[in-house]
Amino acid sequence: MQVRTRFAPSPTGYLHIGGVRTALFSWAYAKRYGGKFILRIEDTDLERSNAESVQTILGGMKWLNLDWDEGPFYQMERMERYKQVIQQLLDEDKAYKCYCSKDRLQDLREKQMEQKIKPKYDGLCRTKDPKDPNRPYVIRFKNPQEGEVVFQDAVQGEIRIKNSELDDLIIARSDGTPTYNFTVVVDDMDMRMTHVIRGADHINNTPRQINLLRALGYEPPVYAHVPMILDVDGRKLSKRHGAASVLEYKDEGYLPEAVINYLVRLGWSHGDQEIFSMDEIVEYFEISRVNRAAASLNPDKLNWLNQHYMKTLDPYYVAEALLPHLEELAIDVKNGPDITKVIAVLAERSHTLKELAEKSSCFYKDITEYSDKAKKQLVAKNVEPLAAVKERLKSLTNWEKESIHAVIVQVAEELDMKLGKVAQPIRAAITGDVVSPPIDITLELIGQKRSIDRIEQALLKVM
RNA sequence: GCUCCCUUCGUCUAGUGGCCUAGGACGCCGCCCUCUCACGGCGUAAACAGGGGUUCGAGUCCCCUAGGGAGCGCCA
Repeated sequence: MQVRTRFAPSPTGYLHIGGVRTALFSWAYAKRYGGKFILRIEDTDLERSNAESVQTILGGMKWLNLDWDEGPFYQMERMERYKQVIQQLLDEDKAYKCYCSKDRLQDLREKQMEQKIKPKYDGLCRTKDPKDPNRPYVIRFKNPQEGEVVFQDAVQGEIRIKNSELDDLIIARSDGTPTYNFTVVVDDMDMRMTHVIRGADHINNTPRQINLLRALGYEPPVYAHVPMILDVDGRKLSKRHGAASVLEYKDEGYLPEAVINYLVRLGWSHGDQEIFSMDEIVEYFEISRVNRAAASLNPDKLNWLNQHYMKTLDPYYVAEALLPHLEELAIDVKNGPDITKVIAVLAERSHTLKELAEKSSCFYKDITEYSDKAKKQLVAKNVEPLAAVKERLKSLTNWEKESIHAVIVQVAEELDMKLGKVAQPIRAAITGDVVSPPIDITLELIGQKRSIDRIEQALLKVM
């Protein structure tokens, strides 16, 4: 039987990092076994669902290259089908109309809480005929009252819950629209899901979904509940502590490869391997190797991975991802060296594309101000080396880092200065700061005329 | 409150009864490299939540306690 997994977000906000990891695991599992990965939008909550969220979700998935084989299916388009199944359950006496008011339900809940018992619907309408059939009603599923539901969770192991813990859940609201636990069951059945991989927050829903599925004559799929992701402080993920929309990671300058690699190692491992390409994820992913415990986010590790990918991925590809960040800073790469050469020297000095873009500024834009540390280099005692280097650079006929390096070494020797003492003032002059890639490479990339102009500009400033 | 789930270095994890003197990675600290910053290399510190069992032997199995999380909606 072909493996079929799905990702079923509700479009009520951004696509958050926990959802992405769930999607990644589902995707990887399907690919691993040559199956299909289905995208389904659970938009039955009219109040909170919106089209913008749908776009955010699709955009996030595409950015991460989590391609789906079928869908996106929208639950709102399947209303007729849900109504049909609800009628079927009603006809088979597996569901019933419940006329209890929200007030009564509320009172019931409060009383049960007071008695320190788990709040549940008491089943009043399950047996009683309605006094007034014209009143609004919801439809409830007749959950079995005896026995227990046992299932083998692919990551959590055996889970068993007594039916006495469950109540008759509402499958249709008083306006006739179906509810989540019901639509999920119908969809997973109709879409022939073989593996339901989802967040651990759904564990408690699973037994009632299994009961529903069986009432419809289907055997449940394999369930795999992946642990939650916690924020840096080990607390529940919230909008406050970063980690909101995945697209925010894009905006912050993270490559999709890094985000995917980071996420796949959160709760899953393959021996001691840390770096995984998409292909390797597909090759090695095993749901049975997913951890049971929740994991906290570690931004340092994400940064490390991002740097790794900026360093190792094709520079032309990195350049493309870098472009928006350069534009953000009004940096035009036509005003300077080949951007891939700049990436080659700055990737290992940056954690994000945003940072890389900021550092590349001196290769494309004029120096308009100097950092405090740079100013300390641009002082009277450094006029001599600065001027000496400038003169020699002027007469250089081959502008390459080797010859540039030779010039600086020569000046240092002649002035009996350490190399660093000569390099730092130059660095300050040509970059406006005291930190940059090696001075010879930096000069080469900035270019002969521009470098000389900048040294002159700096000299004028000193004198 | 009730039900369910979880618990190895700061963090992500390896570990499936003897291979564990508990391994790797990020981070931290130190050393080397070095014109700055990095990268890279080498190295140090750093964990089995606690208590009972089972067993010749427990990080690994069972129980209890503690701590954490989730669910208990006419939300998904």
